Amino acid sequence: MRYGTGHKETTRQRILDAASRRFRAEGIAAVGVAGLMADAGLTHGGFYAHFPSKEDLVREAVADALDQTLARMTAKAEDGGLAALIAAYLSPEHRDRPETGCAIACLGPELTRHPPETRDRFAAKTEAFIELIARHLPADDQGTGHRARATALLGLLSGTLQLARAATDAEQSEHILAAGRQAALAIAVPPCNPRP
Amino acid sequence: MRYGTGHKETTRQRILDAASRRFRAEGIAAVGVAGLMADAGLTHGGFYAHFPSKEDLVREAVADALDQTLARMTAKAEDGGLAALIAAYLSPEHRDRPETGCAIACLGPELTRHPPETRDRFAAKTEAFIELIARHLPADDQGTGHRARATALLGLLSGTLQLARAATDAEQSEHILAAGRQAALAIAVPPCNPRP
DNA sequence: TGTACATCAGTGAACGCGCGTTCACTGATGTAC
DNA sequence: TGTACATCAGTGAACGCGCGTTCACTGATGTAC
Repeated sequence: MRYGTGHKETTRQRILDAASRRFRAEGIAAVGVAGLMADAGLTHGGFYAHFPSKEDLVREAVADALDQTLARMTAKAEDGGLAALIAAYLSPEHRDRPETGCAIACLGPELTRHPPETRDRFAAKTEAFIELIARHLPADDQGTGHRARATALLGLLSGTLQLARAATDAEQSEHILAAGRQAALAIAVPPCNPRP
Repeated sequence: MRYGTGHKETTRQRILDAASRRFRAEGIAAVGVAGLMADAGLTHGGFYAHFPSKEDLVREAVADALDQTLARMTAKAEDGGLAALIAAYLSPEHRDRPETGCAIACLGPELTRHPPETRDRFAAKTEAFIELIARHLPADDQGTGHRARATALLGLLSGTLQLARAATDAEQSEHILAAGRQAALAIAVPPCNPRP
């Protein structure tokens, strides 16, 4: 059958959305092309009309996922500063919804084992996240320390979210999130020089 | 053929060591039972004389890996305090050798998607790591803040190591490690109250 | 001491299954005449 | 306006392959007599 203008683009986006969610929820290796196409209401053979390979889909889906997270976190920071970004990132809601959450925390280690093109794309988005944080850090010292604090902050956020997800005790998981928020706020303001 | 006393135990350990290394280097899903047995110099059929299933091996191998890391980090901390532990964890050597490094950073997100028994075992070892850090935190405040700082420190260490491994630019990767070390030291000492 | 037998770690073929990828085909629609 | 044809998103069978797991078998050694 022949379809109207924009139909193919819509289908492509449907595949991409399914991939973006399921990769984050289940890991890349655990999600197959056939299952993904079934999610999009299609059969597996049609996949290669949209993407040259699964690895190409991985690149696109991860970039899309991180763009969504970057947009959400940018909004939070613009509304309530870094404190709001931190509260959102280390919230129970984010912990409980990996499929719509930060891909760095869900897929970072797995993506490190992927081919260079995929890694480069992922590294660039991680860079963008660090820059977003740096942009909202109080301007108290020179540029260098600024960037370092932003980098450590992202490491703390992502690492702590993973620990909170790994915990099998609910109360313990809450304590991990709270500990991360507290330490993140301490990094966000310059040491021994609280915000005015 | 029949083998001497301890032979089976030796073989089991050989399988476990191969699994512990390769899971960390390649991810659990990417490593097959047959390949692991070949690494240990055996054929795949014999695997089930040693472990009831691949999932049982995962549990044992991850626990072994973390015990090794805990032992190494305990030694560092006893020698040079938390500063030595931080320097070792966020060192280029640790970054470049995931196969002998911390399993939390290599496999945390993947293990979160494993069955409850595996998750519980992993969570218990993570707990032990937090306790190790807490034990070496300067005793300046009450117990609660202590534990929270140790938790955040582990999140920062693991998350930052992942970012350093994900970076595809060597210089950028060094900056990430340095940023993590600096922020970790700041968490290790109480805010606005430097160590005497 | 010499022979017959039991043990059991390890072998390798086979099981059903899902993977990523290829490809000849379908058939409703848009376009050309 | 009516007919013939080209387009191309999507179909579904098939490819070789590796997965985790099972199982009848092997054969060197320890043990019993």
